[in-house]
Amino acid sequence: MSEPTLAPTDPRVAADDGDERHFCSTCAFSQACLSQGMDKGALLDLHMLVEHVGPLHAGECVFRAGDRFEAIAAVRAGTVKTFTIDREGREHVLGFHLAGEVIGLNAIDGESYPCSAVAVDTVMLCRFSFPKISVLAARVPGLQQQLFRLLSRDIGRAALLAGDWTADERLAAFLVGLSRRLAARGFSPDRLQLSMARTDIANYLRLAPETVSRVLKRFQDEGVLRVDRRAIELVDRSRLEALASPALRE
Amino acid sequence: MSEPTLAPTDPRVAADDGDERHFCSTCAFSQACLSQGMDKGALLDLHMLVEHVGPLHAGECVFRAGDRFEAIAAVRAGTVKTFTIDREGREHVLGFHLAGEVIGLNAIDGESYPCSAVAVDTVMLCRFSFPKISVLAARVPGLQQQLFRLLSRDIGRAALLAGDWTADERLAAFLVGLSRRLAARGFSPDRLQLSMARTDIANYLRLAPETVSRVLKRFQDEGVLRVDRRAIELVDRSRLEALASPALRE
DNA sequence: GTCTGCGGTTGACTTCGATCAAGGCCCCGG
DNA sequence: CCGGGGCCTTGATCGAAGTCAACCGCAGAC
Repeated sequence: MSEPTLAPTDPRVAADDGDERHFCSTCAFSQACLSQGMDKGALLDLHMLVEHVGPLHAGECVFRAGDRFEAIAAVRAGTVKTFTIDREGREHVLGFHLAGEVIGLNAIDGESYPCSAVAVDTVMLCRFSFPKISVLAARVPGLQQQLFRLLSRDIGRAALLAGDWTADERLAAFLVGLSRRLAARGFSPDRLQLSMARTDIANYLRLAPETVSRVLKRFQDEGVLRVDRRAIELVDRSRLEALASPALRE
Repeated sequence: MSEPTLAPTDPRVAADDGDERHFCSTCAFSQACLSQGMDKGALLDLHMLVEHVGPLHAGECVFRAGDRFEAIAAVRAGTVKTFTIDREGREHVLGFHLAGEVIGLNAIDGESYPCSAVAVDTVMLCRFSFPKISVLAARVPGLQQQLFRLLSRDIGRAALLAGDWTADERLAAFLVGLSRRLAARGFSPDRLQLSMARTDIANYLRLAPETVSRVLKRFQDEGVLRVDRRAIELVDRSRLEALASPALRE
C-alpha cells in the first residue's frame, strides 16, 4: 500500500493555482451544493479552498486509519474503498465511494481517521480542509445544510448494511444500489462494470467470497443476471429489486 | 403505540415560559456544547429554542417513521429505542439512546423520519427545531462543530454494528458499551439495570431472543456475569472486554 | 385464590453460510 | 511456448445461530 495522499504536505496535491480545473465541473460535491441553493459567490469560496488530488492508481492509499484527521474529500472520478482491519486481521469494508460521494466524514468525531481509504481503480479527488470548510459552512447556509445531509445520509447507509439480511438480499441490494448510483452518473443502469474484486464485495456485505460467487451463479441460472467476470448485466431488474426490497429504503 | 410527541403542535410540549427548567442542567446536549467551548451567550440562545417534552411512559411514541421531520431531540432522562419495521414486518432496532444522546439525526437527509422512536422506560426530552438550530449553528461555531461530531459519531456506531461479529462478541460489546455509557452518567459500571426487553436486545444485535438468553446463560456459567432477570452484574469485566474487543473501537 | 398472558428460558432440530480443499481461468513475464 | 500467481469458481463438510415447540414464573385481572 502506498503512502497516504491526503496529508497536508503531500506533493501530489495540486496547488491552488487559479487555473480553470479549479472550478472542477466534474466535482459533484460542488454541483450538489449548487443544487442546494448555494449562490455563485459562495461556490467560488468553496473552490478557493479545494485542492485537487490525483490521479491515484488502484491500490494507492488515500488515508490510513490512525492518520491525523485534517480533511474530507470528494471523489471526482473512480472508486474509493474505505475499510478497517479488526484485531483478528480481518478486513471490514465500510463502503465503496463513487464520483460525487464524500469520504472522511466518519473522522470528524475524533482526532484521526477511524478507517483507511484506498483507490480501487484510477481515482481523482477534491480535498477540503475540514477546519476551513467548517468556517465557510458557518457563512454559507447551503453548504452547512449540505454537510449535515451528507453526514445524515451516511448514518442511514451504515444502518441499512447492519440489518440481518440473507446473502441473496444483500447481494441484490448491493447490485440495485450500485446500478442506481451509476445511472445517476450517466452510466447504463443495466450493464455494470464492477471495479472491485469479489473479495471486496464479500467483505463489504459480510459474506465469504465463495458465497458471493455462488449467489451470483444462482442469480444467473435463474435468469436475473448475466455475469462475465466483473461485467454484470441486470437481465430482470424487477426480480432483482424484489429480492433486494427488504434491504432498500424508498 | 401512542401518538407521536415531537409534532410541533403537541400539547405536551412545555411552553418556553422562562422558568428555570429552561436551563435544563440535566440536558447533556447543552453540557456537551458547553464543554465544546460554546460561550454563555450562545448557550442562552440554545436554551431559547428548546422545548421540554415529557414525561413519556414506556411504550409511548416520540416520532414515527414517515412523520415529517421537524426536530431533533436530546434525551434528558430514560431510554429511547429507535427502530424500523421492514417489509416482512420484522423490527430492526437501530439504537438505544440514553440521557445526553441525540435522536433524529438520521432524518436530516430527507423530508421525514426514516425510523420510529419510542420510550423504553420513563423519558424526558429536549426538543430542538432543526431549522432553528441550524440557523443558530451558523452563528455559533461550537454548536455547529458539536452537531458535526454527533452526526459523525453515529456513522461510526452504525458501522460498528454492521460488522460480522459472533453472538458472543455482539452481546459482550453491547454490555461493555452500555456499562461505559451508564458509568459516564454516574451509574455503577458493574451493576446494570437493563431497561429493555430481551427481544429488543436481540433485534438490536440481529440475533434471535433465544440466542441472547443462551449466551447470557453461558456467560453466567463461565463466571463472567451474574444475571437476574434484567439486572446484570459484570463479574469479570476484563474477560468481557476481551470477548467484546474485536467489536469495540478505542 | 385462580386464570391468563407476556417475557423469558430451555431443548431438539434445521439451515444458511463459513470453512476447507481443489481446480480452472486469465494475464503477465520469461 | 510454458510457468506462475492472482482471482474466481466449484464441491464437500461443518458449525453457529435460527426456528419450532414446550414450559416456566411472575404480574395483573377478576
